[in-house]
Amino acid sequence: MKTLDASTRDRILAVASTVFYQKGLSGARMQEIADLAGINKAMLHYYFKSKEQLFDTVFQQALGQFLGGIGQVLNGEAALPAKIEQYVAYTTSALAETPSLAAFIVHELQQHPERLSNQFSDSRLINLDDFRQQLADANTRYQEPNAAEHFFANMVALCVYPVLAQPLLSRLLRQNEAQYRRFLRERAAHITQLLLGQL
Amino acid sequence: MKTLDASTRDRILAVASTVFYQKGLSGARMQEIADLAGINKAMLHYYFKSKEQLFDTVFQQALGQFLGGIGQVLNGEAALPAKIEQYVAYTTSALAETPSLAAFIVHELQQHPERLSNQFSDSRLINLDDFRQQLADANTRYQEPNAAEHFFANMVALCVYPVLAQPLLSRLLRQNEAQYRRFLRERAAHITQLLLGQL
DNA sequence: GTCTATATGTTGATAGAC
DNA sequence: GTCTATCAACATATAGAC
Repeated sequence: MKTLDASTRDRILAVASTVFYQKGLSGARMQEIADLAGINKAMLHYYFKSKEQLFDTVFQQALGQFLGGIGQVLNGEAALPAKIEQYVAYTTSALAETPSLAAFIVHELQQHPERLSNQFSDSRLINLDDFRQQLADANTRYQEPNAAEHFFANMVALCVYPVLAQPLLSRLLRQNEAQYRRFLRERAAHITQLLLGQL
Repeated sequence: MKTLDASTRDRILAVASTVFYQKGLSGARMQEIADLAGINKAMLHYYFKSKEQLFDTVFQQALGQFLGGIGQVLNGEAALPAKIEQYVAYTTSALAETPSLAAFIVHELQQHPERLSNQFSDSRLINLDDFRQQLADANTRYQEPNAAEHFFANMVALCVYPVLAQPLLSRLLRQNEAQYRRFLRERAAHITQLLLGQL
């Protein structure tokens, strides 16, 4: 299959990502995507036959980006403490670049969890076995049922939630945008320390 | 102003909540709400003049429900450890009843953060001063700038995120729906213990 | 590959009888 | 208060010229 003009197609994908991330599938408008990409609405249907298909491409790419990096860290060769630090650092910086990515995935998966099963074979999903084993080796309490799962959930929650809930949390903490950004940057060290203390 | 038939109006609100929670403002359809409420589309516009206004009513109610309970706990008279336990228990059970509530608020606030400022005066927002003071009294390290804020963010994140990200997390942890519900129930004790260990 | 013009279907909203 | 019928606006999608 010949590749169509990469430049235009890539520009569409980049623009469509930002629009879908913020407004979701149902809230996004093909007209807005076309305008931001500097092309005509008809061109969108030339490169992607329907809105659904454009969305699917964006969503799969987003999920791959979100899970891919995490998987590389968790299945890496590093020792447990270093691995935890890497995960926190990676997630923090990735979400700082694209804060709306997490909310987008959460929102769309809530309505259509099957998008996970359809497009992601088990092999592409993250394998937690290595990480679980490292936890069990570090502290016998992580041999208890679900203990390692709780640790993993804690790690993800501490990193992702404050980005996800920024509008609400920043308001509750009475911090303006700049202050909150600084707060989020501080958290990487804070979270790492908390998690290492649990080993 | 006379109250209109409460029974029908309340049924509309209840149904509209479930639909808006799951599909958001742009994804919800007035037709579906009408069908589920067992009435005609025209009736929706009789009780609420527009979709926007119906949505606003639902959203304000949702936010009040979400913040109200938290505020009562955090501004209560309990000592710090009991207060933390209360918060975790309350949030966990509230989200178990309405899992989609958190994702709904996150999604809608991401697009329209001004809904927070418009409809919620500062007085209705949660006041963290009591809680912050209790933390500082319990351990001097919470006198450091932002340390109490991090503790609060941790507490909320640990409780809310696993509900928010259920479709993704349950898949990564390879747990079916029943197993995941049990996992969430276990977390209340797990989180409380973790947080109390930080004092 | 890119455009204009248009077809087609959906949706929120209203008019008006009962 | 509740319904049926209908409108007007909008959004996705396509046809066809260049």
